[in-house]
This record gives sequence, C-alpha cells and structure tokens, in this order.
Amino acid sequence: MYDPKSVEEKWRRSWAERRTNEPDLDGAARPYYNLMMFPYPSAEGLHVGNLYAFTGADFHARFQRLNGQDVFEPIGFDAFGIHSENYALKVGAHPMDLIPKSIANFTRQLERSGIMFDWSHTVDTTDPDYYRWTQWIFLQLYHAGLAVKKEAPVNWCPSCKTVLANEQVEGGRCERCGTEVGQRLLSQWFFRITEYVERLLANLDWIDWSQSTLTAQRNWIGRSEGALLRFRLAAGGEDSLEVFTTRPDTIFGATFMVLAPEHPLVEELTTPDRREEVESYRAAAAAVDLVERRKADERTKTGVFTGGYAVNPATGEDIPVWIADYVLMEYGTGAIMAVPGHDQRDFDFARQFGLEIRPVVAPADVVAGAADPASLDLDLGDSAFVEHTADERLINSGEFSGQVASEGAVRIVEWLGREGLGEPRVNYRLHDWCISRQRYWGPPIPILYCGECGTVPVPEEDLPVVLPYLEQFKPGDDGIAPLAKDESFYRTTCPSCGGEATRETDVSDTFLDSSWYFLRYPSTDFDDRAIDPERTARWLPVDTYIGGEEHAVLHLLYSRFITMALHDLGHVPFEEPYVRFRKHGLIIREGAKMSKTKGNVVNPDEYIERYGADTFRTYLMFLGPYQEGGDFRDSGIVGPQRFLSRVVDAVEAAVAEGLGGFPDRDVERAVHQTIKQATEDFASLSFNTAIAALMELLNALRAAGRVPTLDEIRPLVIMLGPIAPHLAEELWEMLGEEPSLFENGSWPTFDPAKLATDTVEIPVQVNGKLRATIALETGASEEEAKTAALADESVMRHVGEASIRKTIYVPDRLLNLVVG
RNA sequence: GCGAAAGUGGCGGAAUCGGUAGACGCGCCAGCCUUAGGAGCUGGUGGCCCGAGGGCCGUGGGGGUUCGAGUCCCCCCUUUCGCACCA
Repeated sequence: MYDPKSVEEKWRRSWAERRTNEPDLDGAARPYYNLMMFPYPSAEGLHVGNLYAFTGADFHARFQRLNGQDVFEPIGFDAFGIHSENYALKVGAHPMDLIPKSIANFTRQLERSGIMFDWSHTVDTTDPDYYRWTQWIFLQLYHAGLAVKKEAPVNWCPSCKTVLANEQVEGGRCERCGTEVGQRLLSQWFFRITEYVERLLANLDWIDWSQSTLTAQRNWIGRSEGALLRFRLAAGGEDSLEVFTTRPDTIFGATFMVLAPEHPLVEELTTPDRREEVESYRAAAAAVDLVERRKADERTKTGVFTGGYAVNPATGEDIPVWIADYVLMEYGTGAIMAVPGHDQRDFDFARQFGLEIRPVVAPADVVAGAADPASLDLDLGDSAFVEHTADERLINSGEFSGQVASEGAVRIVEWLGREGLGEPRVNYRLHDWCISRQRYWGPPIPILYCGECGTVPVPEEDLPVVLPYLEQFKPGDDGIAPLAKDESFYRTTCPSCGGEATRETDVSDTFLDSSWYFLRYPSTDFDDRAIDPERTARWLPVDTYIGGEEHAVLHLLYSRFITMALHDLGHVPFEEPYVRFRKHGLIIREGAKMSKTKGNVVNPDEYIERYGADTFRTYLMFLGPYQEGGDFRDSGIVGPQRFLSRVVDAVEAAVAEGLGGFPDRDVERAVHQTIKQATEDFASLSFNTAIAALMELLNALRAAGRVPTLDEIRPLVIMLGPIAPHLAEELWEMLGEEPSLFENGSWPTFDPAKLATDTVEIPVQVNGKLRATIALETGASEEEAKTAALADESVMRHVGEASIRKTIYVPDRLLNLVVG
C-alpha cells in the first residue's frame, strides 16, 4: 500500500535533519553547481510552470548527485520590480508587507515539491543585505566608467503624468487610464554593455548552450558590417550628415536622405518656408509612443521635406533631406541615405512623395548585355531590386560601373575614405542598458548630487542606501519619482565636501538584481563581501543552468555582461557565468495556453495534496520532452500514479520473498538495457523516455505475475531516485539499505556483455517490403540469413520464380532481397 | 517581413550516423477478481479489405534520391515562439 503523504513527510523531515541537501561549500571534493532561474514570488503562489522548470533541473541535480557529485542547488526570490509594485497598487497594499507573505507561501510550496534545495543559502533581492551588494556592483561599474548618465526617450502618460515601461503600453495607450502615450527625454543611468559587445558575441562560439538561445542572442546583438558615410550640407558649414549603411555600393543611387524626426540637424536644415510643417510633424512623431512607433505593420510611410539639401559624395549632386518616422534615432546615426532602387522602405517612400528612383545594381547577365553599364536604363517595376546574388554588378555608378557589387562596395569606401567622407563601420542593434527606473520598488541607485562636487558615488562603507518605507509609493501625479517626494531620503550631505547634497531618486532595473544572484548564493554566509573569492573559485562558474527561453536575451545577456565586467575588475576569475545552459520547454494545458483569464491554471498544491509530490513530479517530466514542453492533461497523471504504486508492490513482494541474484537471463538483460537507456536519457535531459524505460523494466520484472529478486529491483529503486525521491528513499530503506539514498546510493552501471543476446529477430524484406521476420543467431552470416529467409514460406511466395538480383544484409538488423 | 522550432493513432508522445513506424502512458474493448467499484490483475487496440491465409494503405501536401525514407534533398501548406521600418 502506497501512501505518499506519510512517506513524503517522513523523508522531508529526515533530509532536513540530516542536512542532506546542504553540501560542504568549503570542502566539497566534486562541486557541481546546478542552477535554475529564481522566481518572482507572485501573490498567487507558485505556478506550475515554475515547478516544471525546477523539477527538470532537480532531476538533473539528483542524477549528478547519485553519480558522485557534490551538488549545490540553491533557490531564491527575484522580488523587486514593477510587477510586484503594480500588484501592490492594485490590491491597495504595500510591497514591503506583501512580498514577505508571498515569499513565505512560495517557500512552503517549494518545500513540499521534493526539490533538493539548499535552504541555508537563499537570496531575496529586496533584502538590504542583498541589494547593498547590487548597489556595490553599480559602484564598481561606475568607477570603471561603465555606468554613465545620458538622456534617453521614455514612454510618458500625460494623464497619469508618469513614465511607463514598454510592457505598460498597450496599443499606444496607457494600460491604466487609456490615454495616448507619448515620449519624453529624461536623463538616465546606462551601463555601457556595448563596450563588451564583441566579446559577448565571440564567446557565443564556445559556450555550451541550447542552440536556439545562442541564435536569439546573436540576433539580439545584431552585428552588421557596413560603412559610415558623411554627406556635406549643400548650404555649407561645419556640420555634415553621417549615415550608417550596409550597402555603400549603392551610394550612386542615394537620391535623397531621411533623418529621424528627433535628429539634431533637423533644426539647421529646415528652411523658413518648411518650418511650420516640419515642426508639426516632429510634434506628431513625439506623440507616438516608442512601442507603437516600432510597429511596422501596414503603416504607410509618412514624412516631410525639410527644404534643406545635402551633397551626395559620390555623384556630387544636391539631394533633398527629408524627415520621416521610419528612420529611428536609436539605430545607427538616426539618419539614412535613401537608395529607393535597392531598399523597399526607401522605394515606398520615394513612390509616396515622387522622389527619384535610380537603379545602381543589376544582375550580371543584364549588365553583360548592356552597351554601357555607366548609363543603363533599368525598369524596376513595383518594387526595389533587393535580391542579392554573388555576381550582381554596379550600374550607373560612374567609374565603378560594371564592377561586382561586393567588390565595388570596398572600393567605394576606400575612395570616400581618401576624402574623409567615409570609413568601414560595424554597427549593432544592441544598445547600452538603461538601468534607471522612475519607480519605487527597486534598489536606490547609490549616487549623490552635490552643488560643489557634482555627481558623487555613495562610499562603499555607506551601503546599503536603504529603500525607505513610503506610504505613497505610487508613481507621482507630477512626474517625479516616488523617492523624490521623501525629503528625509533624498536630502543628505556630500561625503566629499560635507555640503548639502541630494540623492539620486531613481531605482535600478530588476534585471540588475538578477544579473548576479548566482554569484551570491555560495557567499551568502558573508556579510562583509559580495563574492567570496574561495567559495567562488570552488563553485563557479555554474555547471548547468536550466531556464526558460523567455530570458534568452535580456537576463542571460545582462548577467554575462556583469560577469565579464566583474572579471575585468578582478572580482571573479572567469568571464562566462554559465558553462552549460539548457532551455526547457513550455507547458500548456489540454492543448491551450494556461492563463488566469481562461481559468485553466494548474495549481500545484491541489495535485500534490491529492497525488503526492512524487507522482506530480513524475507526471510533469513524463508528459513530454523536457526541452520542448508538453501538454498537461489531468487524465494522464494516473499513469505515473499507478506506476509508482506498482513499484511499491514489486519491492514489497521482493522483500517478502527475500531472494537475490539474477535467475533469469532475459530479465538480467532487461536490467542492464534499462540502466544503459536511463543513463543516456538522464544525461541528455530526456526524462520522459527515461521514465518510460523504467516503466518498461518494471513490466518485465513483474511479467506474468513473477516476483523480482532484490538484486533485480535495487537498480530500479536507485534510478527512481531523481524521479520520485521520497518514494525511492523509502524503498531504499525497505531494501535494508542505510539512508539516505542520496548520500549512500550510487547510480548503477551496466555491463555491455550482459546486453548481448544469443538470437535476434530480424526483418526480411523483399523489394523493400516487409514480408517476414526470422530468428537468427547473433552475428549470423549473410549466407545463413539468406538460407533462413528462403526457408520462410511468406518470403518464398514473394520471391516466387524471380531471381535474386541483389541482397542487402545488415548483420543483426535486416535482410532485403531485391528480386526481379 | 526576418529568425527559430515543429507537424506521427482517439489523446500525450516514442523512434532521426536511412534499416520491423507507433516504445511508454492515457483512453477504449474483452476477460478475471469483487457484494460493489472512478480499485486491482490478464490480454487486445493505426486505418481499410478479406476467401482468415493474408493483402493494401499509412508519419501535413506534392515531387526527388535510395534496395529501403517519419528520418536526406527541392517546392508548398499549417502551427507555435521570438524579433519586428535595424538602414
């Protein structure tokens, strides 16, 4: 009789007493750091998606443990951020009161889940003992010149008079009041992640990560090679327009220029007669929020002519300068040379406003048939010519006409370079990381502003800058950050001159909290240092990190950057934090995405209460391939439940019978086969097939009412350890072994010799179609196989009178007779 | 639009150095046990045809390579996820 409740309670208590899950952080001989993404502790409690992620990571951890590793598996809470703050606002509570309750609830749920967390090393990002070190990291970056203040646009709700995160803007409107959102320029703190972009990119070539995650990071970084070109203004003067282009070969086709509406030279270029129109266009562009502005969709191109001209450095022609919102200030230089012949966006724009379209690239065969490539009329039809071929040629491009385009590009840049009008340039999509948040629920940025000394970092010994308990933490009616309303917080004295100073009132981004939490876990015992050198050297970098793909870019990229920066500053001895990263899949329910509005969210508590944590774990990992996710169907959970209960029956029967050894060769082979299969599956995180293999073994051990021997069933019990740890521990004890399984047990090994069989069943095909299966001695020769096959009635019937033209024989696998 | 992944029984899913498609589980069917069963045990279960010996079809669709294709190649369709006017 299997009673999960009592079994699980018994072993939960035993593990806590024995400190089974707390490795010796200073003395472990084979340290293995198994990390999972720490959760945001929502008030709703633990989501099954969290548990799915953690359970898979725990399967892996326990497998490593049984293989002799000293596994460190910590957990913590990512509790700062807009999410908590908004929830608190919604329910009319204070995050400082709410979060501890949520954490307590999460902890209770996690403790019942059977995951081998080391609860003596947890982290809570909202704890001053944690965020003092988050602030310390800010200071390290500040002193290294990697934290700088600059102006940047933010979303702004004119009704709520507050800054909004991109996620808070829905369809161009404020998610709270429905007012149209605009932009505002604000001075904010940035981390100069772009300084590290080449290293962040280069290391992707060797870190062992899920392929799709690597690709996502590469795309996010968005490296593109091209050139920076300078266009003088036709009106003369010092200023010139700089553009980034990946197609410098098309410069002869640049018939106009387009600037982002916010571009600083718009003012200078605009002629008096155009001023009114330009101003109103700029105002309209500023009224569209950042999110909406980027939604390409079906938006038709808009723009206005500034009245100004620039000089195309290749043709020497004056070309008109326009502004349009399809050019983004934050990419490249915020200005483009428009080549409507070879860029669809420019083409659309030129069509819209009747601007000249001049083709300058053509397929090689077209050029070959032309008399003079420097003067070639080409009809583009309804779209720009953008298809790239290796041999396409330049046309209508002066002395470069007729050259292969890719070579022409190099020549043209060289040519312009001699005039000081251009140079090769690599551009990135990645921007510096804005860490300022004009909100309440985050760590205050440790900076002071002094009338005498200017910007002053808070001295390390004054950390933490404690976030005060503010009754009114709501983002203000006046656009001022919540902390800016608390005089007792922001009024202070300057540590360098002793004069009056004010504190920075923005808090930092949650992603900063999570960018280093894994560095803290092993060092939580120390309150005089963030990262203990010895502990860090022993346990880091992380051996395996498992998490969701939704963090493929931001969190994983930011934490790589912070680690790299700390490495350069001498705080950690490695520059990549996660040796191995594996993404897990997403879990859906009954074929549909889980959501609160649909009311189909799985509440782990209910299932654990009803079936026990072991059954729930087993089902979560059985329902599909871990790295791809799966469909949680209530009807499916009884499978694992029956399986575990049959394991109990089998072990009880084996113990009652009390026999050892391997009396049955086929069963012994099945045991070895299963060990092989399960070992490989566990190593590759294929937990669903590992569980299936154990089910198969159990079926074999119990076939036709047989009772397994103790030796037959012991490996099964051990391999059940990572899957159903409480039950495996109970059965381990039942087998007379010394608890804990995870301290004393070791993963079984298989004997390749025991895998072999005397005979094999192989399929016989005639002309590729299966006609029979025959039993052969293992390793039988082709002749023997053929003889046996031809003795088979069904084979003979299909061979008939025809002669065998060809025989394909794969020993122990297949025989195919080709007749005709 | 770009990028990534994926389409297999009634269902969740196995099997990809090309070699017996459907492991394992759910469900379903039959039988056993039981006063009873939303319990347990045994066996069966891709579809169609059938003269009961077998035959044909079958991994989103269409072509191809091969003795042999779920697996490799080309074209198309669908779904999911990420990015999205990136110059």
